Amino acid sequence: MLTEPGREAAETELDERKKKILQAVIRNYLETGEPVGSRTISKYTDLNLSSATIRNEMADLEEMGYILQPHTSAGRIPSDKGYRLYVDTMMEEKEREVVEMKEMLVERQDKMETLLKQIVRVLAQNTRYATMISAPQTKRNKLKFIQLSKVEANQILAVIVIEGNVIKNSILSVKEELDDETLLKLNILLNSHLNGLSIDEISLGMISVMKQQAGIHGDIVGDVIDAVAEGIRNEEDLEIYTSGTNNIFRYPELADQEKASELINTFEEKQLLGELLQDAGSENGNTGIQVYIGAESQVQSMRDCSVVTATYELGGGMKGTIGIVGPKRMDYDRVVGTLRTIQTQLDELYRKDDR
Amino acid sequence: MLTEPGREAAETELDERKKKILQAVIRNYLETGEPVGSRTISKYTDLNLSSATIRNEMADLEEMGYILQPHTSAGRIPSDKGYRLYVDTMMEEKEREVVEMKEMLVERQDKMETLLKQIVRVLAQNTRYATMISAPQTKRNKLKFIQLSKVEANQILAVIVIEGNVIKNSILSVKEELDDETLLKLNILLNSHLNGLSIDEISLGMISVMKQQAGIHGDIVGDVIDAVAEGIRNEEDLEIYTSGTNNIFRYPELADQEKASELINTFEEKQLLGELLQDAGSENGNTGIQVYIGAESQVQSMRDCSVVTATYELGGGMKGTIGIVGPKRMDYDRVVGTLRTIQTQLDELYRKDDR
DNA sequence: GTTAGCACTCGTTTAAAGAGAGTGCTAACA
DNA sequence: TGTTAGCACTCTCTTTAAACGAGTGCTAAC
Repeated sequence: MLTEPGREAAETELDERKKKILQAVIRNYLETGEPVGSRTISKYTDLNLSSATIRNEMADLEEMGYILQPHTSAGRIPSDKGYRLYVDTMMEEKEREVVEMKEMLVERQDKMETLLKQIVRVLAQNTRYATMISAPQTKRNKLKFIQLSKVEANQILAVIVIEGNVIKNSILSVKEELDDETLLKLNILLNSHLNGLSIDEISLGMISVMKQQAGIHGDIVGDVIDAVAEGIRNEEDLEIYTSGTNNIFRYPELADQEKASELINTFEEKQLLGELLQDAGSENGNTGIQVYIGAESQVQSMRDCSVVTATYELGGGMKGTIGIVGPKRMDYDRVVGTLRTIQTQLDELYRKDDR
Repeated sequence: MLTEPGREAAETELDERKKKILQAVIRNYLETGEPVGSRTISKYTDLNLSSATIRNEMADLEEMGYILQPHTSAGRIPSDKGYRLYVDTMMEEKEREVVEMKEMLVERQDKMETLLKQIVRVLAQNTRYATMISAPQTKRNKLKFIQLSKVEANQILAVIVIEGNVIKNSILSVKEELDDETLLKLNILLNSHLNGLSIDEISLGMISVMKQQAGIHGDIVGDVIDAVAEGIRNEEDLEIYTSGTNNIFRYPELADQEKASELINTFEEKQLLGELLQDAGSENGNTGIQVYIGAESQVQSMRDCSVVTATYELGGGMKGTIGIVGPKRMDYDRVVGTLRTIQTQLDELYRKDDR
């Protein structure tokens, strides 16, 4: 193939007309999922150009890597690079209503868990993609408060309250029955030493001092500290909720057995989702919304998917991430708009009711 | 078609040879998933009969409804009735090792949740079917113990312990700060009135008496009671964990898009699984193991599946149900054996460590 | 009662033909 | 010089037909 010097295809910038054509190709492909041909574009746009002209332009766009042909003599589909340009510069966020969402969020939510489950659920129904959400987390979990109480003759209930009012319970067995006074003393001992500390700040030395002070009840102190450590650690590993996994069957390009099986496994295992969401949470652009196209997300099973994530904040540094997984030809405009709406609503929810 | 009087096909009981042939058909079909022909059976069994004879017998079995032909001139596959007979009278439980299971269960399990998640997981890996488990439940949840403590100036932590040492937490906001003495009084008031009662036994009259006694803090009493009610109610609706959903793709008869999508949805929603497991728990034969073939399970999306359930007991009337979902040609012998093993192991686990 | 043999059925595989959508290129045009 | 009409060509998808093969039911012989 000859390459003339200075020909258009070698330019790095796209001129206005090419942009319009690329946009038309992408828009059309998002809708139909079929490769789009020159004739379609010729009618679809307001450029008033014949299909032949469009063909020339499309050949250029292909050479530049923005679109590609599944096979000779088929229409064009966007490449990852094309999607990327679209998402970065051409997308027009559609303000989404998410009517149901508003209603649902208004309902009294005592449990964070229920709230999160509702969010992913409504989101999946609304967008018709697979959705996931990670529970909000503080960066450093500090112990706020410990309370021991007697449940039965030889059983002690340890309630552990962590920064952000996260509560963990643990039941400890003790050999000899403790009277109320001893329990009170232990409570004071534990709280005076441990409150306000993170897991890294509790030193072995500190523990042995406490055990000494507790005398014959030293082993209980040990058990409680174990429980604290476990409670905090559990809180530190991500809790993730998913919904609408079976939406992937709506999109033929994801629905074949092998891909579907892998994807569903990823959603069930949640392990990889956690990493994905966590990465997204830390990359976190200025708006808190990130788009990963194809291989950009690092998750093998999602190489044919796009993932849109949004970090949300619930005040006090409590941050979580929402993710939407769909085909590459996902309706980015709508998804980003919807996520933005939810960000705002969660923000309002927190302000109104900062329990 | 002529029907001669007294011909074999009209008999209600299967003679020994027919039984053997039916069993061979089923066994073979369980393995291969392909319709099985007369020639295969002729070689497979020790009957030393020619394919022609087998053909005659198979025609009889078909007329009696134990097997059927997907189409003329194909081999035979078992009908639901055939499976049923097999499960009821011909199955030979295979004692299964479940080696991994034993190791995993030995690990220290503080949280019921973790234990259950591990069980379904190992079970799914072992059987290569989709699995589910419902958390153990007591029939009547009684309140054992309430503890209020101050977390912050205007926040009270209510810890609610239910029979079976299930613990619920709730954070309540209060308008005015409470001193330690008031808190102690409230604790005594609540515990003396409510301990040992189930949700139905807490009457409106009782509540108003308590509110009166609490004086200006009556509204806190109300809040606590709400929290108690919610805690118990939450405990009463089934928690269900699933694993290995994507195993359904291993079986072509379940893997087509429509069926797979429905099944996956059922597993994600968990609603229907709950009903299924609950029904199974109450039907509960003498061994605690139930087999539902095809439409027997009432769940629409599982009409092409079989479900094997096992109830397990963790002492103190704490009962839960495990379920395994696979194709109708599931390896019943192995599945039932595996479930039996797990029943036993859970039983031992409880005896050893009745925390 | 059992079995060999054979015609017949029906799903599956393979091959070929045809249709259709879309392209690239050439030549003409404004 | 950019745009456009026209046309041959390519490649997938669908349709049609033919060949294949596993398995049956039936008949007649043992």
